[in-house]
Amino acid sequence: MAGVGEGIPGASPLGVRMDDVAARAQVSRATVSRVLMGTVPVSEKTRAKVHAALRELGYVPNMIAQGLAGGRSDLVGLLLRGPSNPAYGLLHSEIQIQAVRLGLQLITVVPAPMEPSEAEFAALRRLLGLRVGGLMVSTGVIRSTDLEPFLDTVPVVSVGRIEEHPGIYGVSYDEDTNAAIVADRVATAGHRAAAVVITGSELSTAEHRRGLGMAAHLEGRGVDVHRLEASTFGTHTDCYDDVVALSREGRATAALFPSDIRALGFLDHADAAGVRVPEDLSVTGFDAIMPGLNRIGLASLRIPVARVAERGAEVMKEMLRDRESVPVRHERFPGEFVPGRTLAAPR
Amino acid sequence: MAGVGEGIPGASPLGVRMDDVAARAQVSRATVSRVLMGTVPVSEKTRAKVHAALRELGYVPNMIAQGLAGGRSDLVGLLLRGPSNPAYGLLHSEIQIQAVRLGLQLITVVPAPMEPSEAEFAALRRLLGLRVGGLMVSTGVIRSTDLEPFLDTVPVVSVGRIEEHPGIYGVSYDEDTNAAIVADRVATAGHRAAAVVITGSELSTAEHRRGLGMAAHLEGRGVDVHRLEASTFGTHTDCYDDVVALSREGRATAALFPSDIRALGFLDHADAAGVRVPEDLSVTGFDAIMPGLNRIGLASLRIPVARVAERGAEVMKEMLRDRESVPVRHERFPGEFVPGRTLAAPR
DNA sequence: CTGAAAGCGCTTACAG
DNA sequence: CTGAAAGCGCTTACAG
Repeated sequence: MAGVGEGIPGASPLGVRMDDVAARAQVSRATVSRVLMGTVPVSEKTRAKVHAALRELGYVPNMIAQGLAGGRSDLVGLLLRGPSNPAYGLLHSEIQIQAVRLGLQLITVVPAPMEPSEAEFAALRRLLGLRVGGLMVSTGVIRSTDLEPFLDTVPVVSVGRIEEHPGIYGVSYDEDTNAAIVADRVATAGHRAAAVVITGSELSTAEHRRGLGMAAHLEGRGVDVHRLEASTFGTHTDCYDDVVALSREGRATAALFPSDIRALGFLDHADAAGVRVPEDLSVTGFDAIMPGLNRIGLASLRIPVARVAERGAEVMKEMLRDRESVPVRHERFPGEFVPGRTLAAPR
Repeated sequence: MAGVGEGIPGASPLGVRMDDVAARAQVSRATVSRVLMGTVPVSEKTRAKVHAALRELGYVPNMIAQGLAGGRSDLVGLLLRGPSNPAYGLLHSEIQIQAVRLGLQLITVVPAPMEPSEAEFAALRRLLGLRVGGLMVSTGVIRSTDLEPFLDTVPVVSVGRIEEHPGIYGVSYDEDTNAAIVADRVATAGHRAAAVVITGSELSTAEHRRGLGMAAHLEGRGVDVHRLEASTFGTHTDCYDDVVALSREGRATAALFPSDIRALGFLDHADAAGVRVPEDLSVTGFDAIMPGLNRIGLASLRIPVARVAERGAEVMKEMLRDRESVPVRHERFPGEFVPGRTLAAPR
């Protein structure tokens, strides 16, 4: 009655094989396959019979068998990073949206958040084991050299992560320019001494680079910079105390964080410690993708998530069509500064 | 030199088959398979030879072939909903984390955000086509009846969505209790007339239910309720104007939104319209999972995302081990109220 | 403990 | 336009 799976009472559609469909339609298995593939002309009459059988049995093609027989799947594997930063969640979503728009069949794998590079490698093998037709990598920690052995078999594009490998197409944020933009704003606001939080590169290459970039650029503008190493991923308090101390000692009038999450955590910490923002200390974040940021008033740098996701999916699609026609490049998209009341002139 | 793929110069590890490994180790293919599976005892000496060959050739097992031959994969399919609401992004992440912790191999598919139920059904077929060993459904829109034909073949647990189907295990938020909690707070604060935004059920069953629940509960406490239908998903302005109007006319002193996203959008709208929160109008949200919410001061209801994700993964794991031992239940976890300055007594 | 062989459910030349 | 048959890369009884 339901319109699905009514052909074989009690049997799940998942148990129906192509042979069952063929028998029902009174044609050969090859013909059913051809109707499904749509690559070879099939007579109208036959096709109708097959479609009827398909519907009656509620047939769900076994993609596993299709993949084995067909040699290669049209699935695109997407290797994502963990959930620590909302910016990745958004990128993830955007990539999915763009992929669907372009007709790519996406299969996603997210490594465990702990033991980063280990888990990512395992996730990579899982995807490769599925013999995906293409691979999009959007996680910051895995080494490009881990991808190397697979480059001549499967097209790889890394999205939203800093890619420097000459054999891997990269579409990402222009972290250097972005860092420079933030640094310029801070310097222009009149700050002459600033604390810059630099995330360890093993935790996030993007954040690491942002930190380095902001520090270097500030110094280029003659600002006195204190670099603070952030060891744990996500929110944490260790270097928050250092920032507070620098502020109290008058050795920093601004604190630059490599992500909004870290900056938000600090704002709470500052409240508790009695440090006023921006009167005592200006604060900037990075990412600017979370809803409600405007209400918090955090000055930040908005990364072009949608643009990067879109371009990444486009490149993947092109490579799938004709690998050779796509020379490897490293594209970088700059973001835009988002003003906020947490950044003001030093008093 | 690299330690990977050095065995066959120029050949990708993805081109290496089990037969290649067997030849190199001078054993049969069956033996290599046994070493890999680890289910049958293999002599220490043989195992060593196989492992050496495995490493030298950089062999990556073809999971497609494994799946076909083995009959069933140990992959668990996760069907997610689109990105419109950050609460789902977090749930998604948490499920992944818990799944990894329990040793489940997760494969995720996200339907296109447009044409909801259609896209979700396609995504479902993609997962089923992969013949996953289990299915976790975390998207609000797909009909349980669409899942029905597959229930006796593959265990299904729906996570974070309202599940009422007697054949599908459900682990979700206790939306009714949560709605009651929010309504109680609003009523207790002294409000006697409130606007409740109710999302269309075709957009989000969860939000729909929250809205209905809040409205009913308020009325139960004698509050005069104005129900406003929200038609588009995510942020939108149509019913915002209605809320503003109700406030100005003195017909509502509080507005209850079924998600923080909607509430945040309204706060901006209220600012622009000159409606003061909470002086003119109290506002509440729902979800309370985004970072920085405390700084915004939005009163909301925190849903127990981690707990639901954990429990969902646990149930899946149990069902995978022994389907029969797990009687279908519908578990619901209540959340907790998060106070904020947007909720105050009516003036 | 190990090997030869059948079979998983498809696709795709190869013949008609 | 259609069918019979080989083969995709594995796992797993079935015999030793």
